[in-house]
Amino acid sequence: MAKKPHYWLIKSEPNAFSIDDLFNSPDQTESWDGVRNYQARNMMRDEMHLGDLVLFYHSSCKPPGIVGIAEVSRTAYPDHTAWDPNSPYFDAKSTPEHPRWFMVDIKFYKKYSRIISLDELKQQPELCEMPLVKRGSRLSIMPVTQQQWDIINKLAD
DNA sequence: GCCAACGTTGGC
DNA sequence: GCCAACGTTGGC
Repeated sequence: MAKKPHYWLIKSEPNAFSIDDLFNSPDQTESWDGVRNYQARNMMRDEMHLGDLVLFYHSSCKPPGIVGIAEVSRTAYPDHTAWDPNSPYFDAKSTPEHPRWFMVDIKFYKKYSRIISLDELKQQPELCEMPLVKRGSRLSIMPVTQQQWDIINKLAD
């Protein structure tokens, strides 16, 4: 059985929530709510451990890329925004008794001195297996291998 | 703003 | 349970 990943990558639109927003959050911590994709949910709920490190990726901006690192500070618990009719993430099929969606808390860990752009990531042959660099990949949460982690952090130095 | 990719929905 | 239609993501 393969070793469970302890590194991750999450996407966020900086217009909505950037790594600076995370830095400025109370206790530099924010709940990662609004995930409404089963594959992403399952990884978050079943495989994210306390202390796992997470690459913070800015999407839908110029340029898209990895801007820093966050840390999982609380493991999965029900995403209550699914129960709020006024929330954009409302889902009538999720109830407190049978929650369908989950979230974790992440805490600011570090911000890179520069953005590692998607373009630069694509130029690394060793990163070609990352879902991120593949055409049409829409996964908002994905595992990152130790090797990929090391390469990316070396680029950030 | 375009559109390819792909996940979800719903009729049958 | 198939699959066409639809909606969303996200780079360009």
